[in-house]
Amino acid sequence: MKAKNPRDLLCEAALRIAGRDGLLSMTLDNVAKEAQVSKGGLMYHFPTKDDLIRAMLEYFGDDAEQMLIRKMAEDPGARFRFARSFLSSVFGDGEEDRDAPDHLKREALESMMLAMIAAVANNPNVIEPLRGKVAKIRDRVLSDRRDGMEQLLIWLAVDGLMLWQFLGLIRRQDPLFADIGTALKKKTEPKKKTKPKRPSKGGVA
Amino acid sequence: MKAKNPRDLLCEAALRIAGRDGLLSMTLDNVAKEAQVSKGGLMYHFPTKDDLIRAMLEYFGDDAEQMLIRKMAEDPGARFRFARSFLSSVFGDGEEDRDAPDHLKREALESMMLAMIAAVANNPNVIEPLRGKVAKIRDRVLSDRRDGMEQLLIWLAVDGLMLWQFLGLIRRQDPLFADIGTALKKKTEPKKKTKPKRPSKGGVA
DNA sequence: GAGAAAAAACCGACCAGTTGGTATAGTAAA
DNA sequence: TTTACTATACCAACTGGTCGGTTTTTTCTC
Repeated sequence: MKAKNPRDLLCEAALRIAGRDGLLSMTLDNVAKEAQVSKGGLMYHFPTKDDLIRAMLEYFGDDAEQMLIRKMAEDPGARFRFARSFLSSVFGDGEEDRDAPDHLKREALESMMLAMIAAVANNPNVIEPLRGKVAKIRDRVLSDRRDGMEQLLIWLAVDGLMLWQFLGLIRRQDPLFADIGTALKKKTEPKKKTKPKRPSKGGVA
Repeated sequence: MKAKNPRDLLCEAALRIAGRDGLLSMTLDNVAKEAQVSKGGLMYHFPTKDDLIRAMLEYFGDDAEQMLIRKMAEDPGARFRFARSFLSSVFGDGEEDRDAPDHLKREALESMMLAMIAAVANNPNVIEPLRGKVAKIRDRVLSDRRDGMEQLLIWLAVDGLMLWQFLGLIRRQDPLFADIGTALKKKTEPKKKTKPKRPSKGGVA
């Protein structure tokens, strides 16, 4: 359903190793082994390690981007749309896809972050193309005079959370993880004093 | 002025390499060379690479911790003291040490972050001791019922910024870097308007 | 459709250089 | 004598990468 062609499989294997065994274990031999492919097979698809990493960046980057684009398209709100969509793609929607498996995978951003760290660790130059891309999104977010900076701060906080996760300072299943998501989401809600926590109260539905 | 004993010199050399040449270049040979020490000398102080990394974590961790403690002691305020001190140690105090060199080094947190990333990259287990330490600080911050979560979010945003810096998505000298600092600091100020432009809009919260 | 040819996909032994780490002989000072 | 190194040689394991060969799939021909 998600990935079948060997390139994607290789990218996923590489990321799995990086996350599980540490970035230094993300060697060509290990990646090939993890993907159950011979080293020659790997090298056929990616002549150099940089090529592998570039492919990872693209693969997981597109994943995260697609996710964000979809969320933004779904969002009917006007203000804080970026931040809300961003948060929704990381923490889920709280109700709807609480049990939905992961064709909408919440780890998309997490994966891309790890891919980027792995990339920089191997070769700082390889993310160059991504830099411009991120800068563009960032500028568009900031172009919103009202909430631009506030949304950027939310973005940064999430990225900080991703860093914590990478460092093992927090795990997705920790209650705090969800609490942080809730707190951030609250910032994207229309300015109200009342907390619309539980709508299941009145007869209105 | 700051460090004289060879262990500290070695730690600094290792970090310098990690930052300048990438994590993969942080090899024992390179570190020894950078510190102008023979490899034997390095191995005398740190029998294994993990020992080196543990020392780095301790060295830069203590650095950042000291910095934070001092800032907090200096801060007369009551609310948001942690976040304010934290921000001040990263972005400076805006006026005072704008030209002060760096015996108060603003890169302290940055350095520790890099050390932690390097540590995890080499061996995910090596940060274990730090985990507890961070958790303790985090819990103390969160124990503040009023502003705990808000301060944690500020912390996370700064860490996100550090990650961006590591990834080359932003540089310290970029105007945006300072802007983010300013925006975050504003959140730690005593209750005023979030937006100084619109004077009134009803209740505040 | 059968079968040959060609191209694409893949294997795994091999290579030169590097890695973390060891060993050892010597030196300078406290 | 102990501590704190320098300098160098060395090691097995591993690194990214090459290469000749094999299998599988597609394409072409009849």
